[in-house]
Amino acid sequence: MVQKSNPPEPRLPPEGEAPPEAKRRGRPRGYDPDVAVRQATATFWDQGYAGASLDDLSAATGMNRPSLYGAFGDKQTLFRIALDRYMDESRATMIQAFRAGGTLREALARVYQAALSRYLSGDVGGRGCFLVSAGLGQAVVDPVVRQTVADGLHELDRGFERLFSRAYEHGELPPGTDHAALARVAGVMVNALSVRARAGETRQQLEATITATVDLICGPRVSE
Amino acid sequence: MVQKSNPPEPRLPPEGEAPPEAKRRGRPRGYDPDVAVRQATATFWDQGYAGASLDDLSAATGMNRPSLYGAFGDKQTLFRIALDRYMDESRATMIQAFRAGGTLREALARVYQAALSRYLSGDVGGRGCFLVSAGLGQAVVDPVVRQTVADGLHELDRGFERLFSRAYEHGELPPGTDHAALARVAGVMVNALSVRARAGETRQQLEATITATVDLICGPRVSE
DNA sequence: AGGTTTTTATTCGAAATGGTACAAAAATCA
DNA sequence: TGATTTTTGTACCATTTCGAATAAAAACCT
Repeated sequence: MVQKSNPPEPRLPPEGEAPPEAKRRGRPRGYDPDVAVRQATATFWDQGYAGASLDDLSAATGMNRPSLYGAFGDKQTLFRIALDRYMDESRATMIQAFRAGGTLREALARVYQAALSRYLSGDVGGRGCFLVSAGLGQAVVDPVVRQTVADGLHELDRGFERLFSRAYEHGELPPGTDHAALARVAGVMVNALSVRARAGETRQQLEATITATVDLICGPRVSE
Repeated sequence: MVQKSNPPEPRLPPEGEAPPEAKRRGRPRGYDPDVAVRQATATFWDQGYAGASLDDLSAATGMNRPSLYGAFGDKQTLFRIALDRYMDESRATMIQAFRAGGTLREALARVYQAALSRYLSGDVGGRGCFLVSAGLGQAVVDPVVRQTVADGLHELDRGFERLFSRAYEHGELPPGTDHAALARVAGVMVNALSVRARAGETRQQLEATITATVDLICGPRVSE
């Protein structure tokens, strides 16, 4: 019987989480799966799914195509892995920014700055948010990606909702304020930063936009 | 000497602007260049530059590949044409929305609604803004596209600047308001709508976001 | 050392892709 | 009608692309 040969199960962490230095059996890998995914992610990030050929990915990771396939499965699977990993990283830093306390103004600025420095990373200029720059393109074609991206945005929105809800309860917003509406505006603004970063705006411009947004939401900073 | 055979000059309007029914010489075209570009635009819009194959474009326009090439030049040229045409159309409706008068609140709502209905058009669900959804991907690779997209965003920003500047002068904003900062926030919010539309949010959700934004900028609507 | 296991490197192949050559088709002009 | 002009349709070509088959390489185990 002819096997249909589905994309192999990617098995990223050979075991555990920390350095699994437990003597692996065969020939040792010539690459670090973690950095390889990171490099593949960068390639997709810059060039998009369709724009990134397997040769591009191969060059970026230093792995040849059979190794790529063996390690991560086909291109679609690799993209999903890249997306998941991006989300994990992004979630981690965002949660930190949300939770670090301080005034609403401080928290907002922290969150925007965290997003921005991610969006401006990379050596081809601003890349924006992976979800937006690469994810939304592939979402049209891959339902898994579509769902993951939607979840990611929703998660972000929830973060802002909680932030504004707490701020409201702590009296940081005038009584009667529609804090849910404020949270929505604050949340989508992150996506706007992604677009503008990708469009080549400078950090200065983007930070001015952040300041303007924060001032609009929290009221302009009063000096002394 | 071997000719390098550059992409042919696309000659869209055979002459004039209105129906150029001036008896063309050879076999008549089997397509309308204007709707063909529109269909090609839709394909790029949904699938991006790299994701749209010439076969896709051929199917969408009903033209076979040689006709496509003869009429518009190579794929890159066709994309630039699609981008230019999108900008022209978009500019036209946006200028209308900006100029139609009324209060700042009304003008803002009109502009956002105009953008939104464009972003939600199409049969694959929300497509967002062509500049953002397709343009920014190709901008990495094609400097002409990069410049055009940057110009488009800048033009949008200018529209908001003028709107807010006028509103300020007419006393629609509290004295001392940093109307330039407000204009920047209002402008990038259009891009946020594009992202969220593409991510599959419903018209209701997006309109709620618009309302929240307008209320934040103009102050909540006072009933009677 | 010999066997086992896993990864790497070379190579291949089928399909898709962007682009083109060329003749047939469909109109006008003389 | 026949010549001319322009567009269309078929077929073709070179390259790229994704994926896989296969054997060599590099480690461990006994």
